[in-house]
Amino acid sequence: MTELTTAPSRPERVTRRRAETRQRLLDAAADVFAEEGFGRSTVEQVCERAGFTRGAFYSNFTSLDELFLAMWEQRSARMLDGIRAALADRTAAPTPTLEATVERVLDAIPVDDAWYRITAEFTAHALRNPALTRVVAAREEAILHTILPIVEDALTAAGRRVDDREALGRALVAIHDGTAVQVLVEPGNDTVRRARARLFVTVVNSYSSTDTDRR
Amino acid sequence: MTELTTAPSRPERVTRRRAETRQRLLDAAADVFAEEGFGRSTVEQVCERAGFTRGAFYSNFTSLDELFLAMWEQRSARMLDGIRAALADRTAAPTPTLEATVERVLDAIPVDDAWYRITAEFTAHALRNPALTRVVAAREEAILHTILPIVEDALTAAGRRVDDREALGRALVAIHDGTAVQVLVEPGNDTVRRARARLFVTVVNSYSSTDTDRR
DNA sequence: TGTACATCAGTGAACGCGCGTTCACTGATGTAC
DNA sequence: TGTACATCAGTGAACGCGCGTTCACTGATGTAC
Repeated sequence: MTELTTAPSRPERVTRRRAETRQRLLDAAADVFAEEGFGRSTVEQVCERAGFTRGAFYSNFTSLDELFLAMWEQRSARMLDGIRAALADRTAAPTPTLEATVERVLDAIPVDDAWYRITAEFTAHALRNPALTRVVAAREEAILHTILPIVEDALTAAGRRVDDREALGRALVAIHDGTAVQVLVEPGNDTVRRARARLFVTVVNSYSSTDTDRR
Repeated sequence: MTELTTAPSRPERVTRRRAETRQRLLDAAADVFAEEGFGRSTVEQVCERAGFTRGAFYSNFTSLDELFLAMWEQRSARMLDGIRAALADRTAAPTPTLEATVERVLDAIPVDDAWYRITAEFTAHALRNPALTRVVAAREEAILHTILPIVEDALTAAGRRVDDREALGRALVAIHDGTAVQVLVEPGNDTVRRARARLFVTVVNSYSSTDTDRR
């Protein structure tokens, strides 16, 4: 997210154009990678899409790998912000049912074809490199920290309590990843979407107990 | 699996060498794709790995895409056979617990780094092409048909019954896919493996009911 | 606010390599008798 | 079983294109006065 360069007292000189160019390259990369696949994408394609010559690319990045990582981190962060924003508004219902909360969370998480392709390839790519693997793991954790509190609130309102936060967290992420593919593979199929919600509710219930259970 | 050519009365002439060459190319492709990623792999790399010149490739396949599909189908089928074989031997215990059955099924399903990368990229790739998307969907269904009977047997032995086979099937596939990544991202972590088994058991239980429930 | 100057960001041409793709050819593999 | 012949499978050289990467350059953007 933040740049890793040593921070000067004032922002560096001639920064506006640079930032715009960089951003246009990042956006072009997302499009091209989604369409062609990361491995099939070329510096030339990304630059053409962004409306630059290849020199501009080398003035901003050292390799496609670096661009891929930067783009993925930016988009991931943006997606998380979106989810947070969508979930921040808790005025929806005073004591929502668990079902309603799950629906709300699922609506806030976009299941998007292009982004799925990018993330799937990034994960596969990351598994070849320990540093990148940690980046993926950290992102999963961040997703958890965003979603868990909301789910816990809903459980509390329903008089239930989470037994093992970590286990529930892992389970939710796994279910999200696994069902997202299914939704994409059968786009029109509403049964799949409903099965997804049901699975979430089931697991949240199984990984929590009523206060009376605990006596 | 089976060739789509019109079947001649006898097998075609000079078939032995051809089949071996083809197989060596398929095996080399699996290695190279796993190491480099599908998109980054070249005809040259695959041929070098297999010990052939590029001409041999064009004598057997028309494109890397075709080779990728053929390799993926062969490996998928082989993996399914392996699972079937491992599960066929039901002498293990007369009335196994559900937990034991889940453990057995999970042990039979290899969670393998290289294969995960290949499948993740294939799925991403397939989502760009309706025909390939159907191939992926069909494979998921085949996995289901292999696993569900075993799970149902164990449930029956435990005096339980599946309410909705399709829903349970989808849930199991989703959980498998989702947790497989987690196992790979944190290879040493045994908590992850156990969480995986627990999630399976939980879901199987939630999607079935005891015979007394039904009265 | 205006001008002269310094520095930076992106241009576009150039180079060369790796690889996809083709094809005439040779040695391997099968068939017929 | 052996030999002559036909066909097939893989070889290896050749061609050319696309692209990665570099770099001298120019016009854009900022600074100083």
